Amino acid sequence: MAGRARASDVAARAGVSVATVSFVVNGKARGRVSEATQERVRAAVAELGYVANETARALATGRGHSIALLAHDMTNPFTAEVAAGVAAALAGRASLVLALSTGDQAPAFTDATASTVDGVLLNWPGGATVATGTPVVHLDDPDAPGPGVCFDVEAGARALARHLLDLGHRRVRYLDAARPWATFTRRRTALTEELTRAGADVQTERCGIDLQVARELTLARWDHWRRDGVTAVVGATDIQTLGVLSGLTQLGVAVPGEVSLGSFDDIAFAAVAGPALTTVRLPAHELGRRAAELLGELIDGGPARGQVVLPVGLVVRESTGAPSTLLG
Amino acid sequence: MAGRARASDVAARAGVSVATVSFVVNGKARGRVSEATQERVRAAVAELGYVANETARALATGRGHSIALLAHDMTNPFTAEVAAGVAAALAGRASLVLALSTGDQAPAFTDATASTVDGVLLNWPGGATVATGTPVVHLDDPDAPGPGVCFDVEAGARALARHLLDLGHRRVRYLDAARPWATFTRRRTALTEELTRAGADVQTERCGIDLQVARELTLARWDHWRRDGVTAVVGATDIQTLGVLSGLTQLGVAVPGEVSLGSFDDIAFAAVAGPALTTVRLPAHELGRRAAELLGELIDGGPARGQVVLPVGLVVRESTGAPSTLLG
DNA sequence: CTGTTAGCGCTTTCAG
DNA sequence: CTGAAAGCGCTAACAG
Repeated sequence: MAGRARASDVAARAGVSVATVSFVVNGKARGRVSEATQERVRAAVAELGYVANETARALATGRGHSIALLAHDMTNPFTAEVAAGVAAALAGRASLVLALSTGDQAPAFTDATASTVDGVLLNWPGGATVATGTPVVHLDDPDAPGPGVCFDVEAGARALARHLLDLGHRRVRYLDAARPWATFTRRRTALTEELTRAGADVQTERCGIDLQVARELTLARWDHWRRDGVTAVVGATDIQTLGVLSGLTQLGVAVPGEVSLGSFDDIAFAAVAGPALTTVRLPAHELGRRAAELLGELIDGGPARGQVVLPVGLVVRESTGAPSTLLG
Repeated sequence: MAGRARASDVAARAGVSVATVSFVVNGKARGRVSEATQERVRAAVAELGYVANETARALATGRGHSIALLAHDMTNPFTAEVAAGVAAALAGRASLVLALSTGDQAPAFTDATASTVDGVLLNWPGGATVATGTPVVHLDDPDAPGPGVCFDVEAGARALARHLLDLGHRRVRYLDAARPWATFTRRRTALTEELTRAGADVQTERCGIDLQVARELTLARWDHWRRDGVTAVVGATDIQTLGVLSGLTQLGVAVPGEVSLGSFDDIAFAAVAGPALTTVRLPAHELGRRAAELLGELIDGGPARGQVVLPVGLVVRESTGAPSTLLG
């Protein structure tokens, strides 16, 4: 029976009209309904276990109290952390509908589900079309027009570059993500600039954001890298770098003895890898939280402010060290 | 203007009634609406970019075309994989609302959002109350009443036990998950039984499902374990075992030289760890997919069948080996 | 202070 | 073959 009682049932039980029920249930009874009546309504609500049908409310008010998160690969702990941040910000005040993408396609976000949500959190740069008029907040997409939350990846890239430079590295290989997203372009550009400005050499290779793919790439390319005198490899994401580490370990290459490893994200696994990864920490949880808050303001009619850029920091751990003098 | 057109707009443009529009849009026009009229309606739909408001449809039909997934810690790649499986099964035909839990609380699933979905996928054993009448499918909860999809964790535990026994291990430490969930009880019980039956000794310790927590525990307990003559440690989940591996690596303990490591799940990281983890593979993606399919049938009025149990398999990799003879 | 009433946008009988 | 009309359950003017 739970969940079945309707407002009219409550009204009948309390001897009032549905309008009155609606007012007290929505806390809009102040100065409109007498205390005594309110009490009677509340009692009826409790007895019947009444809960307003959210679908009907949505139709009547135009507010569904739910937002969508369009993302790619929730299997990447980084994305999962973003989702956790979003969920934390929502805290039960709204529900989260997840639209995940498969392969290289944009997330499955049908127009039907679009008509259900109040706004969308877009973590899929470039792709997905969202009906104009729907509030949208872009995540980790610095080039996106309109409101968004992103990271200062360039500052992070430069810090990582300087760290490598200070250690004495002069030949680094950058593993870019095989996706044309602004966040990745910026990581690469900033890292490359900082490194080349100091006279170091950086070559880029593209690699899918996948443990095994990065691992295979490393197995296939290591000989080449070594002959090139590469002393440090930087991945665009921890996932890739962890894959590289796996390949290197399998090949018996010492890290950071023979090669240093650096990357971006700081997912939980980065800290427990052997060796633990030196990485640019991008606060994923906060990204999700802030984005959800921003979207909430937008939905409530707030002004459409621009991008909020979150500060990042370099976390130096064990995967970076001085380059082997044997190769100097 | 996109997303704003209503059925009445389409009706006006096509010179028909909203009823007719509804019929052709929903593919129920066969034998009710002439081909010519249908064509006119379709043209109007295309010109106006009409998409039915899902909320209104939901109110009218009682079907929201969306289901909820109540889960804990999407940050665990295992859970993320389950979600991916669910999303794959839905394939845009329904939307997925995510209810995540924070800490030890049941997932945030308010009655309001409950009234929005057609059914729920429950991946939170024991806890969450879902209104009776709402179709529910339990995930990875073998003791759950009613429909569900779970793993044959006992067979997996026994296979792992035999593998350890064959290698020569006689003293193992089991790191149970600090959650009173049936799936974990079964893993522990089956492993313990199989091991003790062969005369081996197993001691259990409880540990949160968290990389750092497992790592700290290992750092604190290793001396004790070693003095006890432990030659193998089995974690209830890969996350825990990966944490143990991290602690052991930090302590300079060789794996599998000094201790062998085994666990359950087979998340992607298990395969790239150094050494790669020997683990009982629980097909998470399939769990999600099957559960979503089952829920779909239930929602469509199908019979409530019992638990579907998915077969599991032991994946032997590098973290297990013969126990050190020095400790024999 | 409280009830009546007109929608929200769509589906679906029921007449015609 | 097509349209009028009655809801789905709730909200929010507007009267009283």
